[in-house]
Amino acid sequence: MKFGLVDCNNFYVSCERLFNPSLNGKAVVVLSNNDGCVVARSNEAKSLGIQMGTPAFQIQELINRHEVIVFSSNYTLYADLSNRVMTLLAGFVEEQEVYSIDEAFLSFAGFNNYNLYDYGTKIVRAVTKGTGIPVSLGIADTKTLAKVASKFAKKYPAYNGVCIIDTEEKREKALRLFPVEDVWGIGRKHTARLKSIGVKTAYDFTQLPLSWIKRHMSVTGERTYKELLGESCIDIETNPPSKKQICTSRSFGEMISDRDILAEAVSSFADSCARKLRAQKTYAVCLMVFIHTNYFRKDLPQYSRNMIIRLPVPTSDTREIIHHALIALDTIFCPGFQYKKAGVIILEITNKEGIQMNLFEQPVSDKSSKLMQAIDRINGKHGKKIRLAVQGSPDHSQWHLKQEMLSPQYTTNIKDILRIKCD
DNA sequence: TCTGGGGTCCTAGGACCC
DNA sequence: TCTGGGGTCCTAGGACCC
Repeated sequence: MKFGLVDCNNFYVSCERLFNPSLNGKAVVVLSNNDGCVVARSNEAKSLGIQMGTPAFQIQELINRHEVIVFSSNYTLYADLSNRVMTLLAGFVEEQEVYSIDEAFLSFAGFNNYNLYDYGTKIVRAVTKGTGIPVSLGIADTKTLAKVASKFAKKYPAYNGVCIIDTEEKREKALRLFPVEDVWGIGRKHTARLKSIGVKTAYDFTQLPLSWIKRHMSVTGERTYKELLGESCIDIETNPPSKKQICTSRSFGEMISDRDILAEAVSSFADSCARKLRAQKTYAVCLMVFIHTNYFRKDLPQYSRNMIIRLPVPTSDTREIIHHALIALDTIFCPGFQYKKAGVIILEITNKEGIQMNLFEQPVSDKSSKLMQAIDRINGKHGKKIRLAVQGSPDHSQWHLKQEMLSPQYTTNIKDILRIKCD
């Protein structure tokens, strides 16, 4: 049985181009939150030598000289287009794993009598035509090899977007051409160690003795090793298990000293965590709030603290979670520092069955869950209109992200949809 | 001036138990 | 001189992913 990996090409840039065709053929990059680092590049931007993850200010000169077009991240737009891609893909296979916003694994179990190259070509054409987002497809005996194949499909136009590794010869040839640092599961640390012993390609890696892998890279490294050799060790996860941890945190557009503004941010993060809990029908058992100053500013006094609170009763009620998050904040807040980042993390999560009745507190009340359902319904339909007063106004808050080059919410905001039509 | 956010899994070592 | 041993659970930290 074979696995497929579908990867959207330069996904965020492709999303921006979809609604602004004048960007085609030009160097375009998309920045992370707060316009910090480069997280997506068009091919033209890659050719200029712009690396993934580079801080934007470090390449300002390059951007100016080559008139690179820069966007802030527009996650609402990207998530919407991602859903369209995933929905189309689901029509082609029985089993699909949405692996990230721009990648999905497909299972080709039961496709023994198919010409997978033809079928793969059909998938790639349908998605590209149906959504406007170009994609590449890699097919092989394991997930790790499918990832390798997809990189070849993307890199060499002759493949027409589909690359299949289905013989020993092709597997070995592909691995000899594949840099070890690009292998799925081998990160920076292991790359450094591997390079130090002369391992450059994925093929070199597969020639190491298994004992070396076990000693230095644990069972995850062993899985990667076997998968590259063609033995499938990582299965498709069709319905991903619910999250074991939920986190919302942000760096601020500008540093914050004021407790009340920090409280607005922390309340909003807590609200976001509560929403995510309800979306997977779970309850928070225990949460953490953290705040810290700007680590990069060696010239300023530094402060960093967190606090963990066990909730009296597991809950997904926004009001409860905000209440306890603010208690934590007031315990750790120390005046006189300039804070750069804060966050709320739900560390322990339970489902309805897991809620232990507490002798002295009421368990999740019907009233609370009905209210939350109503709020989620309204916010789902009309954008996040309902919030607690302590979260402050969404329009003029000091803690919001810096997004100086944001594109319009083309697909989700009616005003922007009308604007496209008028243009 | 300016350096992302949200996750997962694995391991080593300490605490604790009988 | 001698100062158990084995099992389990928890946590912090490290590695990885997109």
